[in-house]
Amino acid sequence: MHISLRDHIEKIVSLTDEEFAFVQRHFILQHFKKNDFLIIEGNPVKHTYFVLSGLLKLIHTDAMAKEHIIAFAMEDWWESDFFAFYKGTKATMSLQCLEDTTVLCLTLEGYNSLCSGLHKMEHFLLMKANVGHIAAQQRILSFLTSNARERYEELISRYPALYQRVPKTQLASYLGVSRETLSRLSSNL
Amino acid sequence: MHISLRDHIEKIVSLTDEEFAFVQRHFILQHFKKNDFLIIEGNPVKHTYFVLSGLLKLIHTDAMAKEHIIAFAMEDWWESDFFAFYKGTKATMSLQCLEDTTVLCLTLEGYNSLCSGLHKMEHFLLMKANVGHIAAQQRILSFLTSNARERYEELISRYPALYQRVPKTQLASYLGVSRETLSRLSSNL
DNA sequence: CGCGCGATTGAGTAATTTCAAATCTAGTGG
DNA sequence: CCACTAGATTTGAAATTACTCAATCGCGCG
Repeated sequence: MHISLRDHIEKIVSLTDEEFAFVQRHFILQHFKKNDFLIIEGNPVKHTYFVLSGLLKLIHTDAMAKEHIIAFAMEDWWESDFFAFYKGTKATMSLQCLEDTTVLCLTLEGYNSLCSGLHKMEHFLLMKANVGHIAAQQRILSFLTSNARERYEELISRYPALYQRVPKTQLASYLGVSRETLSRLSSNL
Repeated sequence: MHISLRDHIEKIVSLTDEEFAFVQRHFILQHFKKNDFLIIEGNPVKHTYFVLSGLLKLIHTDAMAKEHIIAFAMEDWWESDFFAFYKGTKATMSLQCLEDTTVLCLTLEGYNSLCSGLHKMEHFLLMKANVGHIAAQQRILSFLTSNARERYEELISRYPALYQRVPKTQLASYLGVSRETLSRLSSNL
C-alpha cells in the first residue's frame, strides 16, 4: 500500500509518461527494517529520501547521549540531513526507522540531473523546499507561543496517526519535554 | 551602503548583463522607517522582500497580545510571510522594521515570471528556500537541545551585530524567554 | 510465569515566570 | 548645563512549571 511517486509529483506539476519515466530513472527503491539507520551522524549523506510507506525520525544526539527528534517523516514526505546532503559534509543528524519503511533514494547527482533535465521538477522541488521551510517556521512558532501541553495537543490534532504509531517517549523527544512531564500532561487533559 | 542584488544572486548562479536586467525589472525598491510595517497580520501579503539595508523582524502576536519573533532579517536576507505569500491568504505574521530599512519587493506574479523566464533564477530560489529550511531546522534543534543561556550565547556568537542593534527585549522575544530571565542570564556569564 | 519495554507516579530540585519596584540611559526642552 | 521623560534594563520575591532520579505499574510475548 504505497504512495505513488507520480501522484505525489502531479499534485504540483503534471508530467507526460515520457517525463515520468525520466524522473523515475533517478530513484532507487530501498527497504529498511524498524530501527535501521538511513543516515548516521558523522557519516556522509548519500541520499535524500522519499517515504513510500513506514515512518522515520530525524534525530540529533547531544553530548549527554540524549536523543532529540527534529522531524518525523511519514508516507509522502521527503527527508534527509539536507545541509550535509547539499554540501557533501558529514551528517550532524541521523535518520532512523520507527517502523519498517520503504523509500525512494535520490543522490545529489540525481537531484541536479533532475533539476537541469526537467524544468518542471526544479519547480516541484522548489515548492517542496518552500513547504519544508514554512513547516519548520510553524514549529518554531509553536515553541515560542505554546507551552508543553499546547504543543502536545497541536501535535496529536495535526497528526493523530502519530499518537497510535509511536511510543510516547518519542513524542516527548519531539516536543522537547521529558517523558515524565508528557505523561503527567496527558493524564489530566 | 547597500548590498548589491546582483552580487547576492551571483554567489549562486552567474548572470549576463542582459539576464540581470531582466531580473531587475521584476523588483521595486522601497524605503521604510523604523517601526513601519511591511506586512500586517490579517492583511494580504503582496510581496516577498529582499533586504538591502536595515533590519526587520518577523513576528506573531498571540492571544495575550504578546509578541514573538520568528526571525530577524538583516542585509542580504529574504523575508516574508511565505505561507500567505504563496497561497494568497491573509498574513498570520507581521513584518516590521527595527531600523530604517530599504528593500526590494517581488510580487507573486514577479516570482513566477522570474522562475519561468529564467531557469537560473528558479535554481537560485530553490537554493535560497533550502537554506531557509535548513536554518529553521537548526533553530528547532537549538530549542530541543539547549537551554535559554545556551541559545543566547549561540545567538550572539552567530550574529554579534544583533547584540548592538536591537534592544534586549527583542532578543528575549526571539529566544522564547522573558526579558527578566534574559537579563539575569547575561548578568552572570 | 517472568522478562522487558513503555508508561506512570512521587518527591525533591532547578529553571523560568510573573508582578512589582527600582535603576539606568538617551534625548528634549528650558 | 540641568531637569524631565520615555524606554530599556535590572533586581527581588513568590509562584509555577518542568526536570531528575527512583520506584512502581501494566502489558504483551516467549
